[in-house]
Amino acid sequence: MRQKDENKREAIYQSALELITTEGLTGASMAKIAKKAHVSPATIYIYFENKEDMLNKLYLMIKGELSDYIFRDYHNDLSITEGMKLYMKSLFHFMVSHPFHLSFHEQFYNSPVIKQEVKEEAMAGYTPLFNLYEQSYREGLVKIPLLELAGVYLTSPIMDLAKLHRSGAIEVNEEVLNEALEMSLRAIMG
Amino acid sequence: MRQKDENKREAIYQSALELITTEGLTGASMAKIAKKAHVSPATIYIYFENKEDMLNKLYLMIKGELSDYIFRDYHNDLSITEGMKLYMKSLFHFMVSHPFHLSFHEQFYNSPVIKQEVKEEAMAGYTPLFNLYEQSYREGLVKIPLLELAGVYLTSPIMDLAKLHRSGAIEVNEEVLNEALEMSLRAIMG
Amino acid sequence: MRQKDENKREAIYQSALELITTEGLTGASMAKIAKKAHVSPATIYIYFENKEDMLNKLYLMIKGELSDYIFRDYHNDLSITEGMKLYMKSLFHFMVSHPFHLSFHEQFYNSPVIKQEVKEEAMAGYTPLFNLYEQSYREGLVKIPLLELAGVYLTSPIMDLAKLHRSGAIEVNEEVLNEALEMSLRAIMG
Amino acid sequence: MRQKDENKREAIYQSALELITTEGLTGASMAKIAKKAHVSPATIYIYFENKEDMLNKLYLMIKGELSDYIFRDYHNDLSITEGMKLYMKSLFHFMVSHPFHLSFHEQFYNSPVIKQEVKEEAMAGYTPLFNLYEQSYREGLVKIPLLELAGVYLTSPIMDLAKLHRSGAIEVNEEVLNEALEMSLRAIMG
DNA sequence: CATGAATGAGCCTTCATTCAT
DNA sequence: AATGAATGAAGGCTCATTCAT
Repeated sequence: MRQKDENKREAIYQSALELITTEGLTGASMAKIAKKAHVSPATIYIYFENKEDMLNKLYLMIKGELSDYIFRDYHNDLSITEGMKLYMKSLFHFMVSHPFHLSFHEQFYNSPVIKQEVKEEAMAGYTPLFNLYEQSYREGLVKIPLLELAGVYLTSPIMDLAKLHRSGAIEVNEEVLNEALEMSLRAIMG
Repeated sequence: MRQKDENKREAIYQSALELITTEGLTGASMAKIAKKAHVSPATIYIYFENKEDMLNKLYLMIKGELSDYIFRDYHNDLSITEGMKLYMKSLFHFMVSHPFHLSFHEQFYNSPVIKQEVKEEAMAGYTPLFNLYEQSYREGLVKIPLLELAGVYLTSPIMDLAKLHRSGAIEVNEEVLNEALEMSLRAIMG
Repeated sequence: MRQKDENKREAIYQSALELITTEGLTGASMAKIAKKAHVSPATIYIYFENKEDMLNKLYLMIKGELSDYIFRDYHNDLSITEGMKLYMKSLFHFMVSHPFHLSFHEQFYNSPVIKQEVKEEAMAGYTPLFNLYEQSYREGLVKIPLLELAGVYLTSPIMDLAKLHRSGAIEVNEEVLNEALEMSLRAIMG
Repeated sequence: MRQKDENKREAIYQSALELITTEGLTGASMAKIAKKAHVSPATIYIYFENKEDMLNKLYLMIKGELSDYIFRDYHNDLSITEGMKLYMKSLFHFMVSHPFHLSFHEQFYNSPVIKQEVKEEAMAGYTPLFNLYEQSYREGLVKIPLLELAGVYLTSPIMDLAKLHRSGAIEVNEEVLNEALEMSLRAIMG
């Protein structure tokens, strides 16, 4: 018996990702994904239960790639300031250098297609950062007690800047990005 | 000759809005929208050219309602601080009290379905605020020269807080909201 | 009470005729016909019972115009040879100078849309010619007893030549036409 | 993997053919054709690109069956007289014994649905006859130099006689048919 | 495991026709 | 008489999924 071919799974992921970002969810039919991946439609159902399952797993994979990227240079000796800056910088550079991931993220972050539990599972990768933040709050280094509120100011503006950069509306160079980092830090640290 | 019935147009808008937010764009078929609006599918095509046209006009209407709401209490004597606070507060309360609009906005803000020109048309409602900001920058009252960057810190966190509130992840009461307003002001005003 | 406006009926006929010939029966919807005639779809139903009725009456009108044209120069002193030549020449020139009528005729001559009784009614205009032929047969001037068989050789080749001429496949000038007339006469008169 | 089932393709052809002849092009919807062929509408699109493609291929198939039939008994030793008679007789008998083909032919011979290139491709089957005719003209055996003109007198009257026979307007028995053959030969050979 | 064939349900849109003014 | 609004049915076609090899 042959084994499941990870190249095929990967080709399906990649084809789905590209089609969704170029043609939107509506234009990404299973038939088109299959054709782009040089695979039969039926083959997709060997690797995934159905379309919803495929999209959720794709979401998880992309979120995993993102957290891998962010934690590449992370280590436990980072100060809270360094940690937050590293997070924001990595998030921005990842999104700018992975336009498909950015598009996918914006289409699915609020989509009813992605199940709640999957979103939560994707959050698990960020535990070290959460721990660092809460430790820092107890030490009085940051001003905002509510983790989620701080998280919003670390994430939302960065994502939106990446989108603005991609669309060409403004050029977010290192200078602008650094200004944004300072703004977020100001917001959170007082 | 019968007159066009504006109640019908309104019913179509409302049905589309609700279906999109509950079932996503994919699930909001013209047939379902028609049925929910107690109207024939063919009738939709009297009011709109096609589905894309309907969605764009719906987008425009919703954006209009939002800017109407935001500028309800706006007047030209507001200070920049007051102006920014009013904008953020109105944005938050509108979104929290109009859950369909919030869902619609998050599904379409980055969707390729909405045409660029329509997005730009929707921005036109905010000119007074833009002018106030740029005037304030020239007077040294705000720190960030880039209007778009300031706009990001005024908008993105508020939208995301509204989503977090709706989802139940955190309860964004007046206290939390006020804290967020201060965070944004700190970010922008230094 | 207003009277039915013959200009409107005429405009409807003309629009239907043109649409059918340019876009085929499938493309000639009542809505398109109405728009082209600068009339409401509902107005068409004042002048005609339904689409089928309209098409049948259009068929009758066109056939009438054709027989009017053919019998313009007809008179009772014509010899059988002259009569047949006049018929064929008129048929050819009418079709070549009325391309819409030609197209319409070829689409509807064998269509199940046109009712049998209507086709028969349209034949009534040709009685003088039929009488002349049968009289001539009794006098031994023509060889073929079967009127329908003679009719076929007078009509089918001429219609097909008109189509070939219109399509540009061959140029049917007076010389070629005259040769065709002789061929038909040879066939019929021996 | 399943193989394409040629019985299905054949069933689709047959159903389309019958529906078109009984209900006309307008009445022959893809859904009706599918149902008559005991096949899903989607299946038709496995065998054909779209409706237009299906009709063109059906046209080609029918024209092929016709030329196969006509050239069944054809051989290179036939005289021009024999060749023309064989052609006309075969054409007539094929049409009379294949009423669906006759109906289809008359509806599509002049239809804009059939593409020019397809019509030309269908003509290719008759080359031997064309060659024979032109050879005979050079030998002085036939009087008409224009191949298309001769072709018209060999084809149009026969087709129309088949239609008259089918409709019951006249009974075209062997005697009548033979008379027609003589008429066409007289027309062409002088 | 892998496939192309096959499918019923559903897609968006337009149809011929009628309604209400 | 004339109209634009309104409609249920149907149009061609594609969908996510399963079948049979």
